Amino acid sequence: MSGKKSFIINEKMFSKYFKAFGDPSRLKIVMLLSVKEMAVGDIVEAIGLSQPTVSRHLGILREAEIVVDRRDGQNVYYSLNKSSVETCCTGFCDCLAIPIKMPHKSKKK
Amino acid sequence: MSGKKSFIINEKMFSKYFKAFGDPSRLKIVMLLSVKEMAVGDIVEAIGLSQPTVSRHLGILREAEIVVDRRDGQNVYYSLNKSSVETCCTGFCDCLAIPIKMPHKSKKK
DNA sequence: AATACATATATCTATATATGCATATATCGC
DNA sequence: GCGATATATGCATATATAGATATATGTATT
Repeated sequence: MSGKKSFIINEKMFSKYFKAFGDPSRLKIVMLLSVKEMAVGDIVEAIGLSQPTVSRHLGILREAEIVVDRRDGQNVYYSLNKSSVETCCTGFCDCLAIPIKMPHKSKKK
Repeated sequence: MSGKKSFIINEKMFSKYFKAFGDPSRLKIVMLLSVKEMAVGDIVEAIGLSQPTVSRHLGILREAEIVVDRRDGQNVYYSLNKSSVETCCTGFCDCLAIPIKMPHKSKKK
């Protein structure tokens, strides 16, 4: 309203989001899904955890709106909700008044 | 695959970082520190948790390099390591091949 | 060096979380 | 419908974490 912070996000909202990222197994899943959409079974195979555990992790990521799922026949395919992640990261930095530099535009560090 | 991801960051590194953010109390602290540097005592007063608890949270944030501390006399002042947070967010999005839109500068995707 | 003040660590407890096994649900092919 | 396959959920459990109180460490002042 006052112009500096374009929107208000409370700590609970961000912490839920970040908590979802704050687990190595879930991050692995996110990394996998950043490449391509995958069925649960494929994720299980790639991750090396039991199917129920992976399913739980996917549920947490889904609830945090980090991933989306769609069913196709017997399989449920998960994919990364990139715009959601982007909104979280930029929104968070914006909230903290941290200017974001474009990674690819300029080479200088 | 060469050239798409400019650098490799493992899940453990990010998860440590995000785990530090994944707690409402710590996020509150981060929000406070985004405004200005603060002594531990001031943070304790603002947060409403016990001093040892706040100290412990600060230790977690410090270890994750999210905040930095400096001692001045009896007080220890903490401040937000903004460049570190920025690096995490952009690095994470970059790692996931998520294009970051500048909130203010340019409208194009 | 003794005391006061600020911060950090030790220890404990309650709660949360990650995981696995067993089972339930959903979808397909027959 | 029945069996096979894929995914989700219930339950139990081990570990992690947040929090408090008590104590230790560090710093300034006298």
